Amino acid sequence: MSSGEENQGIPQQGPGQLDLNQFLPYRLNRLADRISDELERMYAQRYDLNVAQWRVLAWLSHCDDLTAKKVCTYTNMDKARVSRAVQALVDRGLVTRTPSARDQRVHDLHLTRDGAALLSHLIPEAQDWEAELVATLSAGEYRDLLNAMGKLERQLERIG
Amino acid sequence: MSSGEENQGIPQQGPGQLDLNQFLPYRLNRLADRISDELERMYAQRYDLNVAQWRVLAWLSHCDDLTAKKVCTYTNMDKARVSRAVQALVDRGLVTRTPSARDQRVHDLHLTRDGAALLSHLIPEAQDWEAELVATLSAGEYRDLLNAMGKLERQLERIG
DNA sequence: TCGGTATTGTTTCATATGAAACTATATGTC
DNA sequence: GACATATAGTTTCATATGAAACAATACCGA
Repeated sequence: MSSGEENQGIPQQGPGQLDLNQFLPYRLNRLADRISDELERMYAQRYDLNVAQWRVLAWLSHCDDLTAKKVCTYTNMDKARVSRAVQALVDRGLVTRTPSARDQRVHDLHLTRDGAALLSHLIPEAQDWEAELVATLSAGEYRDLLNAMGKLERQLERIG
Repeated sequence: MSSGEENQGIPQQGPGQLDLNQFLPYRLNRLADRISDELERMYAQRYDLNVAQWRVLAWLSHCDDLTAKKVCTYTNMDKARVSRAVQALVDRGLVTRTPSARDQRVHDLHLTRDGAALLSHLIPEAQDWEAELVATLSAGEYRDLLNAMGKLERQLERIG
């Protein structure tokens, strides 16, 4: 049931109807979901990480001064979800969480040595996989794609 | 906390680290999620539909010969999720589900008059919203975007 | 025709999620 | 300082989800 087969039922566009394949939100979601599924399998199988945990680690990899709140802002994830992800990472010894000296409500997050070691394996794998994914795009197409996505994000903030 | 503010903590890229903002899976997911959140709010507030239900209706709007299996294939949704979405739509009188004459395992799905009426409101709204979203893209940029996404989907099938 | 296998769709069950309640700390006003 | 309000993060609870078990039907080969 791979692409190309079994398309007898796929219709043409008609008036007053919605061709989902031309509808950007649908297309974007389907693509993002499929990519996410693939990566999730990689994180889960090899490193026993879910998406939320991976995102926290990835932000920690290049942001040494992080709090749960910042993760929420950057990743658009719910604070409960972030709280649980951080808890799991702390339990596994990949991350430390210490109350901030300035504000006791805030907890500073840092990678442990183990966390950094894990990332030193995972990040290149993720980058290799991404490189394979975008291998069919030219450098210009890739740049234009990120560019168009940036425009859409900014437009979202405007009309949201 | 709109864009531009509060970026003190957002770091620059360093060696051996992952800049999520340049990492396509992350960017794609974030964009798709935000778009999805907006549309979901629209479906939910005005029509009391969740995403799965909306997708079933949208496919029904231009595909008069549909089954749960086909919806699964087209939308990449789990069959349990589709089953529940269809059940909810049938309960609301928006969709009929009748066993196929040829194969009793299969159930043919069709829009009711009410379902078609609902879509005749919802689809233009969704299209208007999309038009506003992509208003900052030129026609060429929009075409290139869909094109690049198509390439990525085909590449995914190859490397998945 | 019968027995084995495949397929469609539903249901069960365990888990992940977000909304809201809650705790603890900070800030601002009088 | 005391009270009201705001914020960071956790926990509780209700719901959505997917994996797997299941039921019903179809197909296929002897």
